[in-house]
Amino acid sequence: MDLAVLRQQQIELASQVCREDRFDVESPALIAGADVGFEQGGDVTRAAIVLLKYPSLELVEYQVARIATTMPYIPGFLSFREYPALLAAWEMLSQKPDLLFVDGHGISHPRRLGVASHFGLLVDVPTIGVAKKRLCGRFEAVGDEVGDKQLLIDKGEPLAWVLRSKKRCNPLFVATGHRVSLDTALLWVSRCMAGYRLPEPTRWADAVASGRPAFTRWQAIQG
DNA sequence: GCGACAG
DNA sequence: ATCTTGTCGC
Repeated sequence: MDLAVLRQQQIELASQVCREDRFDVESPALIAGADVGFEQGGDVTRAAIVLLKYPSLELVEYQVARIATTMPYIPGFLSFREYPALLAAWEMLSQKPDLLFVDGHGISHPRRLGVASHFGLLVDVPTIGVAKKRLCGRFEAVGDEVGDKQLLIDKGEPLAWVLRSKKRCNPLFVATGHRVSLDTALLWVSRCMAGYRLPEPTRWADAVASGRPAFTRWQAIQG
């Protein structure tokens, strides 16, 4: 693992990321959420991808892939740690989504290639980055009301919307992943909110990846 | 040199 | 991210 090499690779890939809307989402549509977790002290990487119907936002499919972890966590290089498991889960899907929400940053990254952008480029799918913490850039204080937002700016470049998705909760960082503009990313995240801090695709992916009670209950009710 | 640092 | 109980606030 040579960080200088990976860094150069990021710069090359970032130049291929599409920041415009290059996708068509009919209604009804299929929206996916992806999240990654770790087991056994980090030796095993577990990726979950869920498919939700839009606009009902009901869960219609989920896949989980478990593979050996290949890289440590290094801020700025998260995608190299997570994409192999994400690819495995992606290939298990019976149908591909029109749009994918990835847990982590999109272009709001020091070299403009967060995991959402990197993975979107790899499988050529429209992606949106939904992160819970800032990685780079600055932003003004966000208002307290749901829907209040501020632009995240790094080196003069607007890279993400910092969104108050729920009252009294820390804001979310919503950015272009690949083939989705910044404003359209915010629009779709808003459309997929159901009263929680995280949009439904991300929330379900997290529930599945971490075996949360919400998912366990859903499993028991299903066939 | 010092602080910051997705998951 | 993950390991974990109680606890504060709506």
